Amino acid sequence: MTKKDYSSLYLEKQLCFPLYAASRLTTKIYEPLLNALDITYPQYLVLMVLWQEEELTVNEIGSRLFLESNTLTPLLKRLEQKGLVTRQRAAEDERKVLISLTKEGNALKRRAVNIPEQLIANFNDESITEKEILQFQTTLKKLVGLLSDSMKK
Amino acid sequence: MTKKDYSSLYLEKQLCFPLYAASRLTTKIYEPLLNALDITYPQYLVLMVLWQEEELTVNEIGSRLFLESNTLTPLLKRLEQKGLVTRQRAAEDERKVLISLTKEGNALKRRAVNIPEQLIANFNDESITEKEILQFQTTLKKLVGLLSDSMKK
DNA sequence: ATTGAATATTTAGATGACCAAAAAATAGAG
DNA sequence: CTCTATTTTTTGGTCATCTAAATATTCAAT
Repeated sequence: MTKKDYSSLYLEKQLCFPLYAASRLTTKIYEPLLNALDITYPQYLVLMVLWQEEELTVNEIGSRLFLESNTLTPLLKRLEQKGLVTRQRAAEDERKVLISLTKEGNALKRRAVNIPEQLIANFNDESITEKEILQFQTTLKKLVGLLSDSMKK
Repeated sequence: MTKKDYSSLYLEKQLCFPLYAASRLTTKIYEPLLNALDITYPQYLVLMVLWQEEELTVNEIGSRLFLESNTLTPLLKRLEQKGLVTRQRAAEDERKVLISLTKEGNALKRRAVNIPEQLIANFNDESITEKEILQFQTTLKKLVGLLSDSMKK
Protein backbone atom coordinates (compact mmCIF):
# COMPACT_ATOMS: atom_id res chain seq x y z
CA MET A 1 0.00 0.00 0.00
CA THR A 2 1.63 3.21 -1.21
CA LYS A 3 0.77 6.52 0.28
CA LYS A 4 -0.98 9.00 -1.95
CA ASP A 5 0.82 12.23 -2.75
CA TYR A 6 -1.07 15.12 -1.20
CA SER A 7 1.61 17.73 -1.73
CA SER A 8 -0.53 19.53 -4.29
CA LEU A 9 -2.71 20.58 -1.39
CA TYR A 10 0.05 22.42 0.45
CA LEU A 11 -0.78 26.06 0.90
CA GLU A 12 2.68 27.06 -0.30
CA LYS A 13 2.24 25.33 -3.63
CA GLN A 14 -0.90 27.14 -4.57
CA LEU A 15 -1.29 30.46 -6.25
CA CYS A 16 -4.69 31.24 -4.88
CA PHE A 17 -3.83 31.40 -1.21
CA PRO A 18 -1.01 33.96 -1.49
CA LEU A 19 -3.24 36.05 -3.75
CA TYR A 20 -5.95 35.93 -1.11
CA ALA A 21 -3.47 36.79 1.63
CA ALA A 22 -1.80 39.57 -0.34
CA SER A 23 -5.12 41.14 -1.18
CA ARG A 24 -6.28 41.17 2.43
CA LEU A 25 -2.95 42.40 3.74
CA THR A 26 -2.70 45.25 1.25
CA THR A 27 -6.23 46.30 2.07
CA LYS A 28 -5.19 46.44 5.69
CA ILE A 29 -2.21 48.60 4.83
CA TYR A 30 -4.54 51.10 3.21
CA GLU A 31 -6.83 51.16 6.19
CA PRO A 32 -5.35 53.91 8.37
CA LEU A 33 -5.06 56.22 5.36
CA LEU A 34 -8.64 55.56 4.28
CA ASN A 35 -9.96 55.90 7.82
CA ALA A 36 -8.75 59.48 7.71
CA LEU A 37 -11.08 60.01 4.74
CA ASP A 38 -13.88 58.02 6.41
CA ILE A 39 -14.16 55.51 3.56
CA THR A 40 -13.51 51.78 3.18
CA TYR A 41 -11.28 50.16 0.60
CA PRO A 42 -14.06 49.06 -1.78
CA GLN A 43 -15.57 52.52 -1.48
CA TYR A 44 -12.18 53.97 -2.39
CA LEU A 45 -12.11 51.79 -5.51
CA VAL A 46 -15.53 53.05 -6.59
CA LEU A 47 -14.43 56.63 -6.02
CA MET A 48 -11.26 56.08 -8.04
CA VAL A 49 -13.41 54.97 -10.95
CA LEU A 50 -15.61 58.03 -10.60
CA TRP A 51 -12.66 60.39 -10.23
CA GLN A 52 -11.72 59.30 -13.72
CA GLU A 53 -15.14 59.30 -15.31
CA GLU A 54 -17.44 61.54 -13.29
CA GLU A 55 -20.73 59.85 -14.15
CA LEU A 56 -21.39 56.16 -14.73
CA THR A 57 -24.17 53.64 -14.35
CA VAL A 58 -24.00 50.97 -11.66
CA ASN A 59 -23.08 48.30 -14.19
CA GLU A 60 -20.38 50.45 -15.76
CA ILE A 61 -18.72 50.84 -12.38
CA GLY A 62 -19.10 47.11 -11.83
CA SER A 63 -17.47 46.17 -15.11
CA ARG A 64 -14.37 48.16 -14.18
CA LEU A 65 -14.11 46.59 -10.73
CA PHE A 66 -15.42 43.11 -11.65
CA LEU A 67 -18.29 43.60 -9.21
CA GLU A 68 -21.98 42.93 -9.73
CA SER A 69 -24.71 45.46 -9.13
CA ASN A 70 -25.98 43.55 -6.11
CA THR A 71 -22.67 44.20 -4.38
CA LEU A 72 -22.55 47.81 -5.49
CA THR A 73 -26.08 48.88 -4.63
CA PRO A 74 -25.66 48.89 -0.84
CA LEU A 75 -22.12 50.25 -1.12
CA LEU A 76 -23.31 53.12 -3.30
CA LYS A 77 -26.13 53.86 -0.90
CA ARG A 78 -23.57 54.24 1.85
CA LEU A 79 -21.53 56.60 -0.31
CA GLU A 80 -24.72 58.55 -0.99
CA GLN A 81 -25.40 58.79 2.74
CA LYS A 82 -21.93 60.18 3.26
CA GLY A 83 -22.77 62.82 0.67
CA LEU A 84 -20.06 61.71 -1.76
CA VAL A 85 -22.22 60.56 -4.69
CA THR A 86 -25.73 61.00 -6.03
CA ARG A 87 -27.90 58.25 -7.52
CA GLN A 88 -30.60 59.02 -10.05
CA ARG A 89 -32.45 57.09 -12.71
CA ALA A 90 -31.33 57.90 -16.24
CA ALA A 91 -33.92 59.90 -18.14
CA GLU A 92 -33.39 58.10 -21.44
CA ASP A 93 -33.55 54.62 -19.90
CA GLU A 94 -35.12 54.36 -16.51
CA ARG A 95 -33.68 50.96 -15.83
CA LYS A 96 -30.29 52.54 -15.40
CA VAL A 97 -29.12 54.39 -12.31
CA LEU A 98 -26.56 57.10 -12.86
CA ILE A 99 -23.94 57.57 -10.18
CA SER A 100 -22.29 60.99 -10.04
CA LEU A 101 -19.81 62.60 -7.73
CA THR A 102 -21.00 65.41 -5.51
CA LYS A 103 -18.80 68.42 -4.92
CA GLU A 104 -17.61 66.72 -1.71
CA GLY A 105 -16.92 63.48 -3.57
CA ASN A 106 -14.84 65.33 -6.08
CA ALA A 107 -13.01 67.28 -3.41
CA LEU A 108 -11.97 64.06 -1.71
CA LYS A 109 -9.77 63.34 -4.70
CA ARG A 110 -7.36 66.05 -3.59
CA ARG A 111 -7.05 64.45 -0.18
CA ALA A 112 -6.59 60.99 -1.70
CA VAL A 113 -3.94 61.87 -4.22
CA ASN A 114 -1.12 61.36 -1.75
CA ILE A 115 -2.20 57.90 -0.68
CA PRO A 116 -0.27 55.93 -3.31
CA GLU A 117 3.03 57.62 -2.56
CA GLN A 118 2.55 57.30 1.17
CA LEU A 119 2.15 53.57 0.73
CA ILE A 120 5.20 53.24 -1.45
CA ALA A 121 7.18 55.16 1.17
CA ASN A 122 6.53 52.33 3.60
CA PHE A 123 8.10 49.92 1.17
CA ASN A 124 11.63 50.96 0.49
CA ASP A 125 12.70 47.40 0.94
CA GLU A 126 15.76 46.01 -0.75
CA SER A 127 14.49 42.47 -1.06
CA ILE A 128 12.25 43.34 -4.01
CA THR A 129 13.59 45.40 -6.87
CA GLU A 130 11.66 47.95 -8.84
CA LYS A 131 12.12 45.80 -11.91
CA GLU A 132 10.73 42.75 -10.16
CA ILE A 133 7.63 44.68 -9.12
CA LEU A 134 7.03 45.87 -12.66
CA GLN A 135 7.33 42.34 -14.00
CA PHE A 136 5.01 41.19 -11.25
CA GLN A 137 2.47 43.84 -12.13
CA THR A 138 2.57 42.81 -15.78
CA THR A 139 1.90 39.16 -15.02
CA LEU A 140 -0.76 40.06 -12.49
CA LYS A 141 -2.66 42.10 -15.04
CA LYS A 142 -2.41 39.28 -17.57
CA LEU A 143 -3.74 36.91 -14.96
CA VAL A 144 -6.69 39.16 -14.15
CA GLY A 145 -7.45 39.39 -17.84
CA LEU A 146 -7.35 35.63 -18.26
CA LEU A 147 -9.47 35.02 -15.20
CA SER A 148 -12.11 37.54 -16.16
CA ASP A 149 -12.24 36.15 -19.69
CA SER A 150 -12.69 32.65 -18.37
CA MET A 151 -15.53 33.83 -16.14
CA LYS A 152 -17.51 35.14 -19.10
CA LYS A 153 -17.69 31.72 -20.70
CA MET B 1 -3.64 77.77 -12.67
CA THR B 2 -2.05 74.44 -13.48
CA LYS B 3 -3.97 71.23 -13.20
CA LYS B 4 -2.89 68.80 -10.54
CA ASP B 5 -1.66 65.38 -11.63
CA TYR B 6 -4.08 62.73 -10.48
CA SER B 7 -2.67 59.89 -12.53
CA SER B 8 -1.44 58.13 -9.39
CA LEU B 9 -5.08 57.40 -8.65
CA TYR B 10 -5.68 55.45 -11.85
CA LEU B 11 -6.73 51.89 -11.11
CA GLU B 12 -4.27 50.57 -13.67
CA LYS B 13 -1.31 52.12 -11.91
CA GLN B 14 -1.97 50.51 -8.59
CA LEU B 15 -0.90 47.13 -7.34
CA CYS B 16 -3.63 46.70 -4.83
CA PHE B 17 -6.59 46.70 -7.18
CA PRO B 18 -5.39 43.88 -9.45
CA LEU B 19 -4.50 41.86 -6.36
CA TYR B 20 -8.00 42.39 -5.07
CA ALA B 21 -9.51 41.49 -8.44
CA ALA B 22 -7.30 38.44 -8.91
CA SER B 23 -8.13 37.14 -5.47
CA ARG B 24 -11.86 37.43 -5.99
CA LEU B 25 -11.74 35.98 -9.47
CA THR B 26 -9.65 32.98 -8.46
CA THR B 27 -11.99 32.29 -5.57
CA LYS B 28 -14.81 32.26 -8.09
CA ILE B 29 -12.93 29.80 -10.27
CA TYR B 30 -12.67 27.42 -7.34
CA GLU B 31 -16.33 27.68 -6.56
CA PRO B 32 -17.86 24.93 -8.71
CA LEU B 33 -15.22 22.45 -7.56
CA LEU B 34 -15.72 23.35 -3.90
CA ASN B 35 -19.50 23.27 -4.23
CA ALA B 36 -19.14 19.60 -5.08
CA LEU B 37 -17.52 19.13 -1.67
CA ASP B 38 -20.07 21.40 0.02
CA ILE B 39 -17.44 23.79 1.38
CA THR B 40 -16.52 27.41 0.75
CA TYR B 41 -13.13 28.74 -0.22
CA PRO B 42 -12.08 29.96 3.27
CA GLN B 43 -13.28 26.64 4.68
CA TYR B 44 -11.11 24.88 2.09
CA LEU B 45 -8.11 26.90 3.27
CA VAL B 46 -8.70 25.87 6.87
CA LEU B 47 -9.03 22.25 5.84
CA MET B 48 -5.80 22.44 3.83
CA VAL B 49 -4.03 23.59 6.97
CA LEU B 50 -5.52 20.73 8.96
CA TRP B 51 -4.77 18.17 6.27
CA GLN B 52 -1.14 19.02 6.91
CA GLU B 53 -1.18 19.21 10.67
CA GLU B 54 -4.16 17.25 11.98
CA GLU B 55 -4.70 19.18 15.21
CA LEU B 56 -4.16 22.88 15.86
CA THR B 57 -5.51 25.64 18.08
CA VAL B 58 -7.65 28.41 16.62
CA ASN B 59 -4.76 30.85 16.76
CA GLU B 60 -2.37 28.44 15.13
CA ILE B 61 -4.72 28.08 12.17
CA GLY B 62 -5.07 31.84 12.09
CA SER B 63 -1.36 32.47 12.00
CA ARG B 64 -1.00 30.29 8.91
CA LEU B 65 -3.87 32.01 7.10
CA PHE B 66 -3.33 35.52 8.50
CA LEU B 67 -6.78 35.41 10.05
CA GLU B 68 -7.86 36.35 13.55
CA SER B 69 -9.76 34.07 15.85
CA ASN B 70 -12.88 36.21 15.64
CA THR B 71 -13.05 35.40 11.94
CA LEU B 72 -12.31 31.74 12.46
CA THR B 73 -14.69 30.97 15.32
CA PRO B 74 -17.91 31.11 13.29
CA LEU B 75 -16.25 29.46 10.30
CA LEU B 76 -15.02 26.59 12.47
CA LYS B 77 -18.46 26.20 13.99
CA ARG B 78 -19.84 25.74 10.50
CA LEU B 79 -17.19 23.13 9.75
CA GLU B 80 -18.11 21.43 13.00
CA GLN B 81 -21.78 21.42 12.01
CA LYS B 82 -20.87 19.77 8.74
CA GLY B 83 -19.12 17.10 10.76
CA LEU B 84 -15.67 17.86 9.32
CA VAL B 85 -13.88 19.04 12.48
CA THR B 86 -14.23 18.82 16.24
CA ARG B 87 -13.62 21.65 18.70
CA GLN B 88 -12.57 20.96 22.25
CA ARG B 89 -10.82 22.87 24.99
CA ALA B 90 -7.24 21.82 25.57
CA ALA B 91 -6.81 19.92 28.82
CA GLU B 92 -3.48 21.49 29.70
CA ASP B 93 -4.63 25.06 29.02
CA GLU B 94 -8.33 25.59 28.90
CA ARG B 95 -8.06 28.93 27.17
CA LYS B 96 -7.12 27.12 23.98
CA VAL B 97 -9.55 25.36 21.68
CA LEU B 98 -8.15 22.43 19.76
CA ILE B 99 -9.46 21.90 16.26
CA SER B 100 -9.14 18.36 14.89
CA LEU B 101 -10.28 16.67 11.73
CA THR B 102 -12.99 14.08 11.98
CA LYS B 103 -12.83 10.93 9.90
CA GLU B 104 -15.06 12.69 7.35
CA GLY B 105 -12.84 15.76 7.36
CA ASN B 106 -9.83 13.62 6.70
CA ALA B 107 -11.61 11.67 4.00
CA LEU B 108 -12.44 14.86 2.14
CA LYS B 109 -8.75 15.25 1.42
CA ARG B 110 -8.93 12.43 -1.08
CA ARG B 111 -11.74 14.15 -2.95
CA ALA B 112 -9.90 17.49 -2.86
CA VAL B 113 -6.57 16.28 -4.12
CA ASN B 114 -7.57 16.67 -7.76
CA ILE B 115 -8.71 20.25 -7.42
CA PRO B 116 -5.35 21.93 -8.14
CA GLU B 117 -4.76 20.02 -11.33
CA GLN B 118 -8.31 20.56 -12.52
CA LEU B 119 -7.79 24.28 -12.18
CA ILE B 120 -4.51 24.25 -14.01
CA ALA B 121 -6.16 22.30 -16.81
CA ASN B 122 -8.42 25.27 -17.42
CA PHE B 123 -5.37 27.42 -17.94
CA ASN B 124 -3.35 26.00 -20.77
CA ASP B 125 -3.00 29.47 -22.10
CA GLU B 126 -0.03 30.48 -24.21
CA SER B 127 0.01 34.09 -23.11
CA ILE B 128 1.63 33.22 -19.78
CA THR B 129 4.58 30.87 -19.64
CA GLU B 130 5.30 28.40 -16.91
CA LYS B 131 8.45 30.30 -16.11
CA GLU B 132 6.58 33.56 -15.80
CA ILE B 133 4.14 31.99 -13.35
CA LEU B 134 6.97 30.65 -11.22
CA GLN B 135 8.62 34.05 -11.11
CA PHE B 136 5.27 35.57 -10.26
CA GLN B 137 4.75 33.12 -7.44
CA THR B 138 8.17 33.91 -6.02
CA THR B 139 7.54 37.64 -5.96
CA LEU B 140 4.04 37.15 -4.60
CA LYS B 141 5.35 35.16 -1.67
CA LYS B 142 8.00 37.77 -0.98
CA LEU B 143 5.29 40.42 -1.03
CA VAL B 144 3.11 38.50 1.40
CA GLY B 145 6.11 38.11 3.70
CA LEU B 146 6.86 41.82 3.56
CA LEU B 147 3.26 42.81 4.12
CA SER B 148 2.77 40.50 7.05
CA ASP B 149 6.02 41.68 8.61
CA SER B 150 4.96 45.27 8.25
CA MET B 151 1.64 44.52 9.93
CA LYS B 152 3.35 43.23 13.05
CA LYS B 153 5.07 46.52 13.71
C1' DA C 1 -50.87 47.12 -29.70
C1' DT C 2 -49.46 43.05 -27.13
C1' DT C 3 -46.83 39.56 -25.63
C1' DG C 4 -42.40 37.78 -24.45
C1' DA C 5 -37.43 38.03 -24.06
C1' DA C 6 -33.60 40.77 -22.60
C1' DT C 7 -31.52 44.28 -19.64
C1' DA C 8 -30.68 46.96 -15.22
C1' DT C 9 -31.18 47.31 -10.63
C1' DT C 10 -32.74 45.99 -6.11
C1' DT C 11 -33.79 42.83 -2.34
C1' DA C 12 -33.08 38.81 0.64
C1' DG C 13 -30.26 35.52 2.85
C1' DA C 14 -25.76 33.32 3.83
C1' DT C 15 -20.83 33.63 4.57
C1' DG C 16 -16.84 36.01 5.61
C1' DA C 17 -13.55 39.78 7.35
C1' DC C 18 -12.70 43.28 10.42
C1' DC C 19 -12.84 46.15 14.94
C1' DA C 20 -13.87 46.63 19.65
C1' DA C 21 -15.14 44.79 23.74
C1' DA C 22 -16.34 41.07 26.83
C1' DA C 23 -15.58 36.58 28.92
C1' DA C 24 -12.80 32.93 30.64
C1' DA C 25 -8.53 30.96 32.03
C1' DT C 26 -3.72 31.29 33.16
C1' DA C 27 0.62 33.48 34.61
C1' DG C 28 3.35 36.42 37.39
C1' DA C 29 4.64 39.85 40.97
C1' DG C 30 4.47 41.05 45.41
C1' DC D 1 -1.93 33.32 48.23
C1' DT D 2 -4.06 37.12 46.04
C1' DC D 3 -4.50 40.54 42.76
C1' DT D 4 -3.47 42.18 38.37
C1' DA D 5 -1.96 41.58 33.72
C1' DT D 6 -1.86 38.68 29.79
C1' DT D 7 -3.54 35.21 26.67
C1' DT D 8 -7.19 32.92 24.09
C1' DT D 9 -11.53 32.72 22.41
C1' DT D 10 -16.15 34.42 21.78
C1' DT D 11 -19.71 37.94 20.93
C1' DG D 12 -21.75 41.90 18.66
C1' DG D 13 -21.83 45.23 15.02
C1' DT D 14 -20.63 46.95 10.28
C1' DC D 15 -19.35 46.30 5.69
C1' DA D 16 -18.60 43.49 1.68
C1' DT D 17 -19.39 39.60 -1.47
C1' DC D 18 -21.96 36.04 -3.60
C1' DT D 19 -26.33 33.41 -5.33
C1' DA D 20 -30.94 33.52 -6.35
C1' DA D 21 -35.12 35.73 -6.89
C1' DA D 22 -38.03 39.92 -7.54
C1' DT D 23 -39.08 44.28 -9.93
C1' DA D 24 -39.13 47.46 -13.51
C1' DT D 25 -38.10 49.03 -18.04
C1' DT D 26 -37.00 48.47 -22.86
C1' DC D 27 -36.87 46.09 -27.19
C1' DA D 28 -38.41 42.94 -30.74
C1' DA D 29 -41.59 40.33 -33.28
C1' DT D 30 -45.83 39.42 -34.68
